[in-house]
Amino acid sequence: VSPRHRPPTGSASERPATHPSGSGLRERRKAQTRRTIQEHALRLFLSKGYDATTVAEIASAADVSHMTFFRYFPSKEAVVESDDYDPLLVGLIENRPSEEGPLSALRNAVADGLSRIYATDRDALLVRTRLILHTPALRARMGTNLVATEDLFAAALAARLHSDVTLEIRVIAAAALATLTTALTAWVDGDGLEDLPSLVDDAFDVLTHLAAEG
Amino acid sequence: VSPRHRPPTGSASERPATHPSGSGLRERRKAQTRRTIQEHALRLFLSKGYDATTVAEIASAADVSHMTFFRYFPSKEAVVESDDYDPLLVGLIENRPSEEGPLSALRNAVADGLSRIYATDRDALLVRTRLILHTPALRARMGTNLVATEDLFAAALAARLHSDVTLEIRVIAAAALATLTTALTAWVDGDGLEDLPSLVDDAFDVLTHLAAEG
Amino acid sequence: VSPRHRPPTGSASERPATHPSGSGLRERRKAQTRRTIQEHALRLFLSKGYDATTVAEIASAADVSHMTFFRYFPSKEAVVESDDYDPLLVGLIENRPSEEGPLSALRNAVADGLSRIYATDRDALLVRTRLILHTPALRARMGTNLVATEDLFAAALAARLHSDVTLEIRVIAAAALATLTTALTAWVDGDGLEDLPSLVDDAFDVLTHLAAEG
Amino acid sequence: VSPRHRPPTGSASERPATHPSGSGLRERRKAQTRRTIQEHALRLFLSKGYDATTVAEIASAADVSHMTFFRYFPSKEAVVESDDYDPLLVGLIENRPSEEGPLSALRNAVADGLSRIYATDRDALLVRTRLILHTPALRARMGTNLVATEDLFAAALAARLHSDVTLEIRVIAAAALATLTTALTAWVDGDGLEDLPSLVDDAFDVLTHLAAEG
DNA sequence: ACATGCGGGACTGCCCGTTCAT
DNA sequence: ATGAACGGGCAGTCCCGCATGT
Repeated sequence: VSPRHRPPTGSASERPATHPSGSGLRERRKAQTRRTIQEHALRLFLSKGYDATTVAEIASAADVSHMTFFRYFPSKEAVVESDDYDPLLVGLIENRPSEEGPLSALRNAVADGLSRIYATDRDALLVRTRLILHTPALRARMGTNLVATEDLFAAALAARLHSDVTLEIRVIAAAALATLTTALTAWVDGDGLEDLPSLVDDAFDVLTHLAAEG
Repeated sequence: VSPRHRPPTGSASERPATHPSGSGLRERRKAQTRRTIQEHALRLFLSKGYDATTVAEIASAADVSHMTFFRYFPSKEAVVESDDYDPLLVGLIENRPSEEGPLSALRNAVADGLSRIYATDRDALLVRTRLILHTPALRARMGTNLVATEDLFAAALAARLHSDVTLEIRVIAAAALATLTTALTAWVDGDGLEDLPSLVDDAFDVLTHLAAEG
Repeated sequence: VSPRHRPPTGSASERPATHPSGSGLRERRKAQTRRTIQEHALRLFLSKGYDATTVAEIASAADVSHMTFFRYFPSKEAVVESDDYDPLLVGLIENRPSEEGPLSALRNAVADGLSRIYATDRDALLVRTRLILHTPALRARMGTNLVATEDLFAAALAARLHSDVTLEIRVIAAAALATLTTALTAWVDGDGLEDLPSLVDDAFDVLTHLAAEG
Repeated sequence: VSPRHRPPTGSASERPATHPSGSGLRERRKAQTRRTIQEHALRLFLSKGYDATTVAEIASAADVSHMTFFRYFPSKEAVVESDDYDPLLVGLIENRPSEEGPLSALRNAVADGLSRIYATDRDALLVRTRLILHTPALRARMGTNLVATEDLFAAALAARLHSDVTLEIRVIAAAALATLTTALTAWVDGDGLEDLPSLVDDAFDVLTHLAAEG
């Protein structure tokens, strides 16, 4: 969650409007390079540890120059943190039926988005989350990233309600994100043996029943 | 919230067994020194900025040696992060009447603890929170500290229920802490003009009514 | 011992379902490529030294691209460390007759596996072990790899006993692996002139008679 | 286990023979400085993580210069690895009654030495061991350090037997050290809640009964 | 007075991240 | 878009001037 760097897809003005995103040969090559770099990086982090792996090694493994690495990722940390989940989730939140309350919309959007991610990127998600939780340098940045994601969620909820970002909306976004993070933490603590969507579902059950339980 | 450093309370052998912790002259002097250092540090941070203030300046302002500073705080960051709120809150959580549910216990303990803190340390709390939120080096450490506090809250709730730390307990602790943090952030963003206990109360109202709002 | 990288066996969709793993033409070609790269790498390491040999040289000697090298090995170190002995040994341990005690099963599995390896890969094993013991960058990684192998051994023993991984099982696995490593070290120190299976046998004799010797 | 750096106590030849080690004011001050540096370093490693802590911070916390740090410890890693246990244990091994077999002598010496260490340095030992096992940079060096300790143990056993260092002696030393390491690992995995001497005792019980269990 | 440890500043080498020229 | 060169930070080293215990 929370990518802070738009990869070189060409700025919106250059991209011919006739082609949907990801069609051009160049774009596909770039996405491929990006994936290649990330895969090699995660494999090396897993094998040697995050700090012990240098950017030069990653670049050499992915057969690109030191510089090209930084063209695709603004920092070494970003290669672990980077995903495209935030815009996906924001889109899902905004497209939820308008009769759903804020928390239901958030929960359903997260469940929906996560099931897609889980189906295709399960292993990468596990490795990345484990690294983020176990590496001091990354865990430190997590706080900042979560705040950014929280702001996005709050803004998406406010848009649904045609409202400003109130304290109420911020609390809902913060609580939901804390719930999601708790489920993710439990998942990696169990070495990924449990089913993440179920954990997330259980966690949100707790949240939605808070009033009753008191 | 979340001190990670036990100040020099004197080893068990020095402490007179007849007096409960905190009574002896030595202990009071040490607590006084600690407070003095922290006050001077916050004053200097406020006037010169965090990064521009060196440990040597703080020590000389508090009229102690560089070494004594580090006997009370493990690092320059700790002087801002360190407070005794965690044990206070944990104690309040555990002493809530046993018929209260986990969230009610947490909310009431936080409201109670915060009203005490607010009455005596309002200005220091505002300065410290503002520094933590606005100083990169401190904001980075915030994530780790929040996780530690969350674990303490979860453990306190588990103790109340004579239970292990389950996913449910962790979700409640995480959501409550996220709620508290949201209120604190709103308070600082409003420059401390609003009433913090009211903000916290409003925020917890949102959390406890989540099921209804959906 | 202890490969940490699954070579490209082809994704599930490419592999013809009719053939068990290892039979298809593609798989055989890939295993062949992998072996070719490793052989050229070891030859170059032996003649020029590990550090003085670059990945580019290995790739060009094996007549593959730089990128292909990293598709088969995650790093330059892995080309020395990587072998398929761990799964072989784990399989042998689990298939030992169930009346054998843990240490006997381990010892017999190791003796069996090693005699096969020794018959076909003796020279490569000698070169690789010598490199690992004499190259600082590789010796450093040895510790981590041994821990991983130890965990696999312990898990295999636990599976045989339908038990959890207890302290007892871990001690047996650790002691057996230390014994094996000692024999390997003695073998390399004697420049491979002595017979490795005999050394291993002698070493395990010492281990199994520890109670008597006191 | 396994210190590699003698702090500046003055070499044995320079030190006036009339004074027992540690008598002069200078020596005591140096030992004190060394302890101070180590304590601050461990506290900072615990609070911020090993890699995120710089030598400059440690030095500043201990109120010494960057340079003085390196006078006392040859590297940042050494401040975690360094202890005086190896000579202690070697001495205990050599002074065991000569009728004890090699393994009994090793086991009793380790149990004896460990109980002393445990009584006075339990917390530091826990922190240091945890750091070594959980920090890639330190875990990597562990292998090398263990080999060095193993050689010392083997040499001490050989001296007791007025023998050369044979394969048998090396196997015994390696197995005993693997056993000790397994107990230490189990100890930190349990967060230090169990009793280390008991764990070590249990682990050696397994080792001495290997022949019977087979 | 002498020896020795300590601090300051500068230097190497490695690594992250950026800029510039092509 | 790539390569080469650069700035900044950190680990680790060296030399020299200074203070302190013996």
